[in-house]
Amino acid sequence: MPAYDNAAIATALDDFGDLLEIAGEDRYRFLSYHKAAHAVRAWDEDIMATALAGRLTEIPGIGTKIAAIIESLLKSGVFPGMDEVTSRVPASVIELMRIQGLGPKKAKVLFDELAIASIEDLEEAIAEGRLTGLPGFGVKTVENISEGIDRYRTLSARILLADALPLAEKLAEELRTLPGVVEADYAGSIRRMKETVGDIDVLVAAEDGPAVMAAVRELPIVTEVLLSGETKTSVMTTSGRQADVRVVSPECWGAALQYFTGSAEHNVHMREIAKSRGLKISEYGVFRVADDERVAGNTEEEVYAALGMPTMPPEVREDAGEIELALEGRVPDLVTTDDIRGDLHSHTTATDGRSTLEQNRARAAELGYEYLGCSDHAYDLRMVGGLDLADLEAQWAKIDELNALTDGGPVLLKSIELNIGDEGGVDYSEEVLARFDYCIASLHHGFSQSREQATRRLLVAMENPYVDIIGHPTGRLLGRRDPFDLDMEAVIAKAAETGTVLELNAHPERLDLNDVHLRMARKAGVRIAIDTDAHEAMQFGQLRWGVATARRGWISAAEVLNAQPLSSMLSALKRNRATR
DNA sequence: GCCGTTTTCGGCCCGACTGTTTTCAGTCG
Repeated sequence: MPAYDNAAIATALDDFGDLLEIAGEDRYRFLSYHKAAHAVRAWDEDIMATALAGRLTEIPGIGTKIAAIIESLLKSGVFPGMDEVTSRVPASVIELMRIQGLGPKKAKVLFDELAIASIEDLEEAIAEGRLTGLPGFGVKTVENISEGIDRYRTLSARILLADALPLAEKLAEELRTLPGVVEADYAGSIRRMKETVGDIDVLVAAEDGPAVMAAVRELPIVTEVLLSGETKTSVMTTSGRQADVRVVSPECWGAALQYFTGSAEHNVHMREIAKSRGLKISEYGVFRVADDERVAGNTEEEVYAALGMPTMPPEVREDAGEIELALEGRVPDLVTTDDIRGDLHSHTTATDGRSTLEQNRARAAELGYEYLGCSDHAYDLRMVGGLDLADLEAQWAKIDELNALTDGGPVLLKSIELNIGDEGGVDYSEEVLARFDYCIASLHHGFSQSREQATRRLLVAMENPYVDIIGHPTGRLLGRRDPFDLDMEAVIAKAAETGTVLELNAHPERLDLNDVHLRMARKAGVRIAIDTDAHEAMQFGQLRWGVATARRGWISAAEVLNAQPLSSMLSALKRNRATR
């Protein structure tokens, strides 16, 4: 029986919606499945728990029908109605819609007329020239589809935020130097700081749009122009990534920035509210429907204010409750990098780090940190030379020595990154564990273990009174390794019960916990530690990606362990709590 | 299919670009 979590349910609903669309069903019917999918993805409780409590219809966009589908999926793995739809359109046709330029209508024509049901079928048909003469498939369209297949093959992987953001900044910078450009900035999922992004959205304010579009096509960073009109140009860049550049007149800057920052779901919800109040929002501004009078749009603040809302940070614009909050006049209080007082997870040359303790300390001092946790790998991680007792004594002596300095540097804390064994045990005896200031414990092996075993390992580890923090809890590496199959509801409940802190590992490939898990943790009252897991001193700068993800998870400074001053940080640790 | 300080029925977000359909449909974000 496949275990359905929120993401799996959402994918099933999305697929079903796609199939209904290709099958030519009513627009609002298939849209409701996509809407429900998005709501499930953003829901900060395990869908199974919600279903067991009979509260599925409390999820916005889920009524009795979709609730019944979810219940059936959870109970028996059966999607009611799926057989009927797949008898008309095979599920593999969904794949065709992943090609840029190929939507449901064309996918349906390809299937109905030529029985094309996969990208392989499509390539074959194009090679044999079977698409010529098909209504709606002219020479240019077929050419575009061919190129779309190539792009799908080579670029299906999304780009890490940490790689995309510098590119977007560079592009925006180049655009700002163009004559007539008043403002230029990146928008889209990059501005929302999503952990991975598909393409790069940059917005320009200028009076003469066509002139700017012409200049964009000639930028040195551009290798190919995919499309270009008076207000929008899509290009391939030297980095092999697609960028969409749009130009608006300067007085529309705020409305356009709001519009192109998204998310799509956030905007749809905004426009629905606008409509119910006799207003209309577009990238050009907020308009009264009655007389087409423009009432706002110069700044983002104006746009939100026109709907009676404060401006919410881009990171939370996912239609995950932020609009309802804003309608009450509130915005989530989010942690910032300035709130961070120290890093609790770092490695040195004693194991697999590339900087010394002194170098790490110097960098932490530059960042103005109050404390720095030295957490090299523990004994059982033999391949990186995990520390034995003698190594620990040596490191502690060094730490004592550095802490005796009066140069205003950060306090070094004696820590360790323990390995969680197959039964939840860790590297050292309790006697040794008690000598650390605190301990982090992480899963480092057994990625193919069952959900039961992997989850049990974490639960047992958290029962250990000396395991204060769980490091990179799900173990994912974006685009490279799937997370452990974990019952996150149980993990978070156990963290809350035992007072264990969960790490938000700030490494751009990890960002683990993710935004959804962070919201679950926050709801359960679990503290978060935002750590870089730095393996060299320069990597302390990666904290920004962790803070960005924390903000996406609605985390405030009060909920972040290492946003507290040293004394209260220490007294918040599980091992130092008065009652255990 | 969902939903309700207009509504339990009749609505359901907005606009640009492309290619081909002589006036607009399909796709995208």
